[in-house]
Amino acid sequence: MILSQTAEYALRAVLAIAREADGKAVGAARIAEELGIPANYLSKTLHQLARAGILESARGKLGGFRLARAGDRITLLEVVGEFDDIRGKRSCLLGRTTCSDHTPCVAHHRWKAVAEKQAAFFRDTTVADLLRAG
Amino acid sequence: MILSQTAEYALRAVLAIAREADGKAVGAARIAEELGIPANYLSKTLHQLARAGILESARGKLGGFRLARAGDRITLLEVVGEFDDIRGKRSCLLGRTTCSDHTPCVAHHRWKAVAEKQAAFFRDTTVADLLRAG
DNA sequence: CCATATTATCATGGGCATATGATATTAGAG
DNA sequence: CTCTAATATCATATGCCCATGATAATATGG
Repeated sequence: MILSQTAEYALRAVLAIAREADGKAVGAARIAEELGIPANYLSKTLHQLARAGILESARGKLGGFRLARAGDRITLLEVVGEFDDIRGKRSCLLGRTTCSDHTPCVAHHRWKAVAEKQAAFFRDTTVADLLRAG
Repeated sequence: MILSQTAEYALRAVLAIAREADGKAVGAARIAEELGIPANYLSKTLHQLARAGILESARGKLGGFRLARAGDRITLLEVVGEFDDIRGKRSCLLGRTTCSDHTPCVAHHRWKAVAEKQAAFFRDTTVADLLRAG
């Protein structure tokens, strides 16, 4: 898996919430069932997304989760980055902490092109982009 | 980390062994110290690479590990794939088991280009390629 | 044969991601 | 005010990756 289980859950859940036509709040339980994700586990994940300012949460009846912003202003990096370290240590294939254009490891130049392509995908793709695609 | 700790150890160790000028066997202990990797742990990892036909091992005095083939005939996919699932489930960003051009998830088309680039890197880059680069 | 260096293997434990279960808190509806 | 549905939080379990330690098996050199 390229993403951790938790990050994958988060992304799928955000997409499901974003699909809600009128921005109505969606219950965590419904999303969990719809996506086949452990309900209690998803609950924590959604809460974390809310604290990160990606979702808004409301308690009580009629409560649930909704996007905190329009889908075209939420990048995949924001969602996934909350759980996985997309940038940072991911940079060097051989795990060196000091690996740059100036002090490259033997894989640096070849790997850089791939890593940059991947980073750009998460940085530039928005939730809305994916909804349009589906 | 893009690679598991074990796969990263394996790759770094294979590169170190490949650097040995005349294909002389290198002791696991020496590599472990040289790379700062737990010796006992690396031992098992190297053994696994030997069973996979990537390294050759010899016991006793003058024993150690050496490449089983020339470095330009060992791809990174062979080394890393022994420990991490590079292809397979890695294909779908959203974790679907059935995700293809015919039955795509919403991320499929955008993600495919990135994933293919990464797959090509591991498939087409050889140990010798990296040694030349360093 | 014996001593020694090295890989091969087994047994065990720690830590983290993942998951489950139970309870507390909050807010709407009648 | 009370009931209920939903999020928020705490406590606990589990499985795997990573790591450590100890022992067995094997081969070389004297």
